[in-house]
Amino acid sequence: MKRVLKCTERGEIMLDDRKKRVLQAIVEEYINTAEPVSSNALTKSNGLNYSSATIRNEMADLEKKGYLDKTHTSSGRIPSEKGYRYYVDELINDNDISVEEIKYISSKLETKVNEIEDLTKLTATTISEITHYTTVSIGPKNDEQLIEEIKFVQLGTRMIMAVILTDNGLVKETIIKFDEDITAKQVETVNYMFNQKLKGKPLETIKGPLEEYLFDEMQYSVNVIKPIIEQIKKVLAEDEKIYLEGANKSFDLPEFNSLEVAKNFVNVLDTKELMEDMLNSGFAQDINVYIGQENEKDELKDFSIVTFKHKVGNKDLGTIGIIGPKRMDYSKVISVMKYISKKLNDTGG
Amino acid sequence: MKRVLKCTERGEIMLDDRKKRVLQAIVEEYINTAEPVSSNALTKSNGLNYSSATIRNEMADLEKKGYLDKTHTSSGRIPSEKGYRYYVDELINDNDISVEEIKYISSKLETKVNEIEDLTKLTATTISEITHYTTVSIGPKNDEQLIEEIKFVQLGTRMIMAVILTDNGLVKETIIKFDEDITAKQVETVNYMFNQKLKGKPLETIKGPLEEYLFDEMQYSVNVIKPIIEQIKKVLAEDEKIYLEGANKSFDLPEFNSLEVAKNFVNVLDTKELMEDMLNSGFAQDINVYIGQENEKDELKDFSIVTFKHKVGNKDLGTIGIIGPKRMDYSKVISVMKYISKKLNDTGG
DNA sequence: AGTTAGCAGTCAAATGAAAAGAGTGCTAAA
DNA sequence: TTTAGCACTCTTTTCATTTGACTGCTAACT
Repeated sequence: MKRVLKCTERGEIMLDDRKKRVLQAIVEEYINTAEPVSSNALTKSNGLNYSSATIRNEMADLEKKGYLDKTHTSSGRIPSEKGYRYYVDELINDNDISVEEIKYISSKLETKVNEIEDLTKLTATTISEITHYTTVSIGPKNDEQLIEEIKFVQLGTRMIMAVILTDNGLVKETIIKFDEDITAKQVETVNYMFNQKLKGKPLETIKGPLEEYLFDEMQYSVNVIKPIIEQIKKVLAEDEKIYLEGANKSFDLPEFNSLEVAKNFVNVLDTKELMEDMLNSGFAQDINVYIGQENEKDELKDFSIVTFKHKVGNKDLGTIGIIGPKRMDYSKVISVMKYISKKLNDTGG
Repeated sequence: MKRVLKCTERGEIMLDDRKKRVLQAIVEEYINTAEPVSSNALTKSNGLNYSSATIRNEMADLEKKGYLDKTHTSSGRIPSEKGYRYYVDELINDNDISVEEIKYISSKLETKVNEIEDLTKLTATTISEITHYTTVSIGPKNDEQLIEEIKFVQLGTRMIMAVILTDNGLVKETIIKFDEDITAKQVETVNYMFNQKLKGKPLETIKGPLEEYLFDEMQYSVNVIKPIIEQIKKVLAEDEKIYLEGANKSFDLPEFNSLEVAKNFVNVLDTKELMEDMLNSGFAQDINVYIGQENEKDELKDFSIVTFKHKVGNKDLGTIGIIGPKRMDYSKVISVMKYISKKLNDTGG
């Protein structure tokens, strides 16, 4: 994944204070209205007590420096991607969250859930409800987890269920069907065998050549072991389930009046591969922001994505991504994520 | 759900043979091109060797009878909903399936799956791939099923997993967490107890007042039984998962160039309630067609929906729905569904 | 030096008139 | 019963014009 550098890391010339205020005002105004911002519109706003001509000069400067764009010669300004990046890195208010929102988040997070994935889903739903953006979420990456226990349960005469429990509480189960009857004795042997060999090992061990671990037993009862290994491998290799929340919300945004954008959006959400890439990017921080062309995939060039590694302590509980227009309310999104992250770690999940 | 009557059941005046051919040609041409069909366009087509003027007269008649519409005074004709209905009931070719398609379906259905829901999902995917429409699918309704076995498996010290197996092979599992340690003895007791009381009962028994069945034991160890009952009830009461396939395919159709339609479509797919209604309608036949306003919900008035009760023998395996424009290729859709249905029942699933 | 008023210049979006094109309905003849 | 022919209707496209919102620049002001 492309490493996104902070402005300061890129050695940008610092903007003076008034320029910062102008840039911030333009970004925020544009986030609110989705219309190019004119010099006149800014004269009234937050503490910018200058005439439109002065603002115009500042805007011309900011444009020359690459922070602003024009849609045509005589239009107002819109933030460039560099402008958004500067805003996110330097000007953002990461405590942009109201008392009502805090209450709402608290009440949602009090819901009792029994499985990790449900917690991630619940968090994603909450974020979507508060920010009104579309969220996607995925469970924890299973490669890093350790196998705590494997249980085999006989169901009927020709079916067993394998349940794998990992150290961070993930439970994975799958069903294995056989062509002949299975005895309780066989299930017990299998149970013993797998736990003996695999307990404490990382989950990805199973993806590798298990024969090393189970060679002797393979010989012993190949027609029982083989289907089990195959099925477990298959389940672990399977794509993670991706949960989507609030896809329709995006369609109320003005940028989705462009059919091309709308189509692109549906396409992205419908392409698992893209979603996975999106969620698996950004290992550096817990919250990562990708603006427009900062996204690796061309299909995402019109969107901004904020990913949020959902963890309690050091336990990875999954990743949540927000996808929206570049004109996303970064302050709100990041504030909500930070608050939830803090909340989860305070209460211990 | 609204009962959709066949034309003949409604006592329609029969159309003479040439009118049928004209109507069929118009419907099929419109399904292909999405453009209003002119009298001229039909003169060349399948066996209609009449001048455009003759066709025009027939078209005027069909319009007067309500089978055709015009978009404006001097436009070609498009089928009305009544026209589509007549086509579906009387003119359809339900063997509109090529050798390649048969091969493709066969190869897909040979994939080994271990769970019912996976088979339904696989079938839905296959249908979507062949017809290029969006499909939604849902697992079997669980109320009618009988409990074959309930297993409780201890995971760690404070967690057990309950696995419910039903007579038609559905497996439902859920995790229960406790605030105190659980002993193997307790799990065994619970196992015995639940099976004793619930084996052979319909699954919906669990949704009712279980206390009747388990009263004595409730007293015996309320802090073990209660969370179990609560969690199992919760899982069974949960909405069924709905799987969506090929949402992006619809966006290539010309009717989705209208933002209103596109938005409506995303809205429908994003609203679980609507999807469930859609899939749970139509108990009369295995294949049900709802055209435009025949759909109960207003949101679906611009779409046609074909639902397909997926079963082997009498076992309900779930329902698959196709959602597309009213100008849907009904022949292809219904042919594919019929073929798959036959195939599944021949091979026994 | 920094700020502001004023005005010319630019471009998108809205408006409107005109022409082109596709199809129908009707009539009269075959 | 079928068909050729023509007038009529309505959409779509095109082009020119107007309107209005901004900016950039210059010159004056603090």
